[in-house]
Amino acid sequence: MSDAGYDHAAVEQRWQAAWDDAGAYRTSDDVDDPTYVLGMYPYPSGKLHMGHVRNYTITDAYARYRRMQGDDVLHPMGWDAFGLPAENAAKERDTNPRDWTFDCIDTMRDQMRAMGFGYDWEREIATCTPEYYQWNQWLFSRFHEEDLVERRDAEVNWCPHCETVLADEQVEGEAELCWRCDTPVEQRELEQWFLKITEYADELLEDIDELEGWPNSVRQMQRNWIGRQYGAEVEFEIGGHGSVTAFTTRLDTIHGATFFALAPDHPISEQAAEEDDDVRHFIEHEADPEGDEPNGVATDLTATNPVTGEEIPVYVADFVLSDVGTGALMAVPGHDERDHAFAEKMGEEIVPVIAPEPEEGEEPEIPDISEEAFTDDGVLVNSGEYDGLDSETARERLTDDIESAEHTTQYQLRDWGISRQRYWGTPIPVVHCHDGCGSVVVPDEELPVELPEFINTTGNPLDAAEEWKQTTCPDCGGDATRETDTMDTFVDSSWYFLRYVSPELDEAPFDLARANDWMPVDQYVGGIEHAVMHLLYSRFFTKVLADHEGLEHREPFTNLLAQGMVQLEGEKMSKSKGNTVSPQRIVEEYGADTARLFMMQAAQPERDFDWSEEGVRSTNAFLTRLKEMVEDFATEQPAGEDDAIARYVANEIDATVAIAGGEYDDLTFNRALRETQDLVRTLRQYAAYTEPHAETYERGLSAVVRLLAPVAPHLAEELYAELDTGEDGDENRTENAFVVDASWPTATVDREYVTKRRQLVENTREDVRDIIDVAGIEDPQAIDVVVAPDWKYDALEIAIESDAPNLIGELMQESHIREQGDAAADYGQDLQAEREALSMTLGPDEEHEALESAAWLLEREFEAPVSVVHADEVDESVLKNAAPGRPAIEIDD
RNA sequence: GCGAGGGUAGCCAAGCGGCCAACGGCGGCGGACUCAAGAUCCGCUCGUGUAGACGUUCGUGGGUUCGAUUCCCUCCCCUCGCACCA
Repeated sequence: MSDAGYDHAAVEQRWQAAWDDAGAYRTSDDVDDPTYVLGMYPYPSGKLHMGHVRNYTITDAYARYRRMQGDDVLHPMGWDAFGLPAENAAKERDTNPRDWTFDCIDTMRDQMRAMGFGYDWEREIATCTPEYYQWNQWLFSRFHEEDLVERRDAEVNWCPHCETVLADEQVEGEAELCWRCDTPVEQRELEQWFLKITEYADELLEDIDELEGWPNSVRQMQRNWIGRQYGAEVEFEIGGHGSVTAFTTRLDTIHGATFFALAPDHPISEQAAEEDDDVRHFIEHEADPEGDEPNGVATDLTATNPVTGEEIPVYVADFVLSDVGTGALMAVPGHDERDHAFAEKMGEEIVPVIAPEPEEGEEPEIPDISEEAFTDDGVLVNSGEYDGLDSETARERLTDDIESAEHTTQYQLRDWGISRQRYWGTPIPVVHCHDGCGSVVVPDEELPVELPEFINTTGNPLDAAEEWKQTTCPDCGGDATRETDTMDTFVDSSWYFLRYVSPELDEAPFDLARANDWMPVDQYVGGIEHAVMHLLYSRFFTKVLADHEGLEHREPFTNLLAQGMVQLEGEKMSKSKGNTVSPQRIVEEYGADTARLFMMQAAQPERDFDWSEEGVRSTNAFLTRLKEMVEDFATEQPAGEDDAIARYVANEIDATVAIAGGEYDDLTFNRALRETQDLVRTLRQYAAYTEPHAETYERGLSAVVRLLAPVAPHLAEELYAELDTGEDGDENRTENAFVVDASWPTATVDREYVTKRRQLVENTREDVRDIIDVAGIEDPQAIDVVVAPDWKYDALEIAIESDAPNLIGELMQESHIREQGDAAADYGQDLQAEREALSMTLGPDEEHEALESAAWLLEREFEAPVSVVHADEVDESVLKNAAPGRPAIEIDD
């Protein structure tokens, strides 16, 4: 057996060319409702990395599996082609983003073809083409019509290095670093375009419950991100400044509000700063919202508690954040940890107003809040007429009773600022009229607003494109200036999955009727890093399109798989660490099939796993051996009998097929492939032990080839062509057909039967080994395996079904069991002892058959003849140890 | 702190009420094949045991159950996400 591998390059090129010629992966527009399998489209960086390979091998394998199951499949690919790196690269190389991007796309497309991914390239899209991005602009107009677009001044995250605005989600960590370049982010005030995703906050949140095909972690991350909280707004009068609204989730604690606190940038704080040097000093120099320590300064203002009428001091404090709630809060140090810490620091009063829920009939016991706040709900104390109410009732009552109080809901989700001060993105289709029409959306017939030629400049190239900028107002015809902001690339990716449905359409972003038929995406696969942004924005777009454009789906992705990382020695592969493994090198050295098979078999798709050169080599060796087996078979058909061994192998084929199919359904390729590899081993053992029965052996090889085809498609085609007889389970086969189009192998047995059968064989083999070992038998001469008598199976069945207290009595009602005398009583006692644990085994004939067909394994191992016999062929003394699921074993030494 | 997911034999990792001393892989040990090595194949890999047994194990400590690695609670630890969120 050689380990030199096979000529993977020849095999792979041959079949890639054949698939191309045949248009094997085209999905016709006519199909009704294809299974839509999608991997998150990549940013065309120019190089496929292992993460891509894993991601797209998962979708490819699943798409191929579904197809072999008889589904029509939609499996497209495209390019998230706008974005900052193209601009940076263009500057470095003195080219322009467009050329650079298309070069990268060409390279990556070639690499994908080399991997053998079965995409319908006729549906390829690139978001940086006007044919695509005009629909971003068109959608912007639709959103605008529906009042889902807003332009407003906003404090934005500004990366001085990238010279661009970043979304909150693009700012990372405590240190607030840019997600791309790790530069500390600054704040700037700019006029920005926003999409009002907050209008959909409730639906986006509530529909998460329905997304049962999504991982919990992603669902939870989205819930947190939306961050809905029910509470109340309540007004406090501040002397000289009128009323100020505070948001609280704990209106029940209002009697314990002993001071009031404002964010440093709250309007009243700013007014106070003008009159009060201490406050100004605090705001300008001391406030540190990032710090752990709560800092604050007393003002000479007081606020009136609307329920007690008490005057309480007002602080400006840096732990109060202007973008949380209303930027003003009533502080209840007795029942809020942060307020407690601040009160202690400032020497403010701490009053308990909530006591833990007392036992039935007992009085509430006021908690000790001197050291620590009591933050649970409970019953009210020190709260006048509200004493004794539970927290929840009190919140309702107080909201009703306090004139200024009302229920409100707070969200952490903010509107989506889509403006970017960059060149390489979709121009926001707006012109600013100089004659008073304001900001006017460009009419549909003038779309697309195309990007001008790239200008290499430090700021925004669109700002420097003077000629492009000058235009006329669509409303009044007067002079106007184009908007120079471009869209966040997450706009592009929020609907690209719809474009694949009709990528050439030039009247609309997507063909509505077809999208209604084909959507949603059945299986979406991508990295966990998109858990919030991309996936939330896509859901938002889908809902807007459902509300206003007739899309009949409110969620874009039915099943989501967040694939794990490919690591090297437990560490994430990254360029900066220099521990990457190049897919290209692996493909050259071992071939695409080896790379794909190794990855899919190494771990469950959602788990991280370590790349291992050793593993790759052994995967390659496996494929090489398989190829040799098939070639040997094709060269000279064996002429063995259809004997017990052949039956064992046939059963193993069924077992493998039954198990692997289920695993493919669950996308647990690793298990499906393990079973498949085991079957190959069984076939090898079979061929090594005896002359195989040709039909059985071929059926096994054919099953293996087809089970492997989704993951190692090139070699599978090669071997499928080699096995070109019309074999079992694949009646649809025609001459020269692709394995891509082959039907998935079928098994006539179910998993449960398979498992029982395997268990019986395995247990029996182990028992024989145990006996030989423990008894110290050097050289066994003969092994008898005796299946239990039929009556024991009957007794077992009765025992399982019976709920009579006296099992023995029940059994003895059966005459054929009673006749067994002491043996029946003994076995009855065994059954009684294990009564609750009993389960049905195979029947006596099935057991006999299973053992007889597995006998060769024992003969091979112990080099002794094995006979499997029925109970009636042996002496009674032997039968004592025989039970259903456990034959008696007699070894002669 | 809150939320999600985890902690299983030397390592990785399945199982998620009885068939579990616990699948599989790696590593290690022994054997077959070979002049040899590699590859491949066959076993072993918690302890004791001269016939398939017994004993102790699945983060900790409790509980439920005839029976728990599997269910419930306490605590400890890890990973991820969110977080001075009112």
